Amino acid sequence: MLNYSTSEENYIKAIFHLQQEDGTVTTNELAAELKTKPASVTDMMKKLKTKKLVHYEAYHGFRLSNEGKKLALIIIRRHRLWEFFLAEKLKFSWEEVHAVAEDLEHVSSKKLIDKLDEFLGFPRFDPHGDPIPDANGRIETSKQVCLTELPLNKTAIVCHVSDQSSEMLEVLGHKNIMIGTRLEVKKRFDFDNSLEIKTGKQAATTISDQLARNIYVKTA
Amino acid sequence: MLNYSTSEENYIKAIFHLQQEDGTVTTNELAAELKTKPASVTDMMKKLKTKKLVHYEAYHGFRLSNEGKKLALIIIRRHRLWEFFLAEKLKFSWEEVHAVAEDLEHVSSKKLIDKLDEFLGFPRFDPHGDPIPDANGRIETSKQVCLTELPLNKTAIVCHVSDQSSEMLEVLGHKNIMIGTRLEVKKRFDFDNSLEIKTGKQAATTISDQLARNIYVKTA
DNA sequence: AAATATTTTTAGACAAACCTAAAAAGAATT
DNA sequence: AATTCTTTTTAGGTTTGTCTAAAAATATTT
Repeated sequence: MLNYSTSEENYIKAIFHLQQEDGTVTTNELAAELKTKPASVTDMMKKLKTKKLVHYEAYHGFRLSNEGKKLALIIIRRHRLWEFFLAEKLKFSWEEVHAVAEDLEHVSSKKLIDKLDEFLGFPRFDPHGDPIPDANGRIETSKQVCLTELPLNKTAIVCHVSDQSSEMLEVLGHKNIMIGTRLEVKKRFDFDNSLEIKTGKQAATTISDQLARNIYVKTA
Repeated sequence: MLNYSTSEENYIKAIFHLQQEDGTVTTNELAAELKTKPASVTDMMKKLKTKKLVHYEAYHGFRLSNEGKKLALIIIRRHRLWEFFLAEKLKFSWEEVHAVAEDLEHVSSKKLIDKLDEFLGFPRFDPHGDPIPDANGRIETSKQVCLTELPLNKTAIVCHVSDQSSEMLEVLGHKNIMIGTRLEVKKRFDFDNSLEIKTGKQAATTISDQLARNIYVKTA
């Protein structure tokens, strides 16, 4: 794997994110995303094409090649591992981690990132709930979200509880909810944001907003 | 404090190191240090002069201004804290830390570095024994060296023992050597690299090479 | 399908950081 | 003190990544 400039890496990352939704990405879209001008985007696309990181025909948009996708996943891996480090070890708040990780992600030592991963205990999600690609570039397809944000009737699996107090564990135990439990939100009551939950074949239970805020799930 | 480019930071750091010995630094010296050409150095010196980081008159060498020194200490702080992190937390070897820290040192968030410092327990020396400037830019004047490298008859203070085994502590206890002990090396025997040590008013003792390798001191 | 509007690309400039080759300044030698 | 040698600076050029303004291609509207 060759070495790429900070600028090239930022383009690759932005294309990756945009093409998740769009499939193919346009010059104006990318210019807006990167806060640069369309002319600059065209220049860069020509370069990334000669480096075989994107497929690109003039006037017809672009998308990442397989090489480009691999690179994008490496950069996203670096970014999310640093975010995890900042939040978990340095006690940065949730909102602060992104900006600093934007700089750290361009330090390109593979060994650094793999050792950092190990040091952190191979975390699977960053502090925003986004999945972290592994050393081979494999990434989980679903984002980890708070139970309060899970759409109705969408099956999901509990993967994290942020408050481990015995009081909390008591309620969870009573309701038969634990890491790995498969569940769906059947109803959301606007009055107090409480949720009606269905787990497996059991009868439905109601969960308070306060409890739901501490439960994180990923869609199956 | 403004923001400086990676290149500017590398020049500032190099001038700092060179002027430790020389007082004032010449164009050729700096070009050699940075593996660049003299003409490039002149270009950069003009720029750093307008930014008031160096004192510079054409044909008469240069040295850092107070602003420049402050910046140099910030960069050195970042570098050495990252080196410590890499060695201590990520288990990089001694020889590997420098190259990676060369990249990490240019990430300029002050908050990042101060939180990293705290996370690491405010270490005072990097893995090579060089002192780490504190958050205010204050730095110890002496380098930490292995007892095997201490010049004869130079008073030094024990500040670290790398092997904490009970066997090791037994010898040290018996010889009345502990953290903070003031000592001098009186003689070095070439045959087995053993050392004759004088501590305070006590009679001299002899220390094996094996023991000396685990004792680190700084000159008072 | 022709006219108009939008998007994208080209053409030409600029700043940062580097380079080579030539000129100028300073140091060393006779 | 004049000459030679070395160091440093200037002058002009390159690459990377950006920009503006104009031209070309595509899309949309009538």
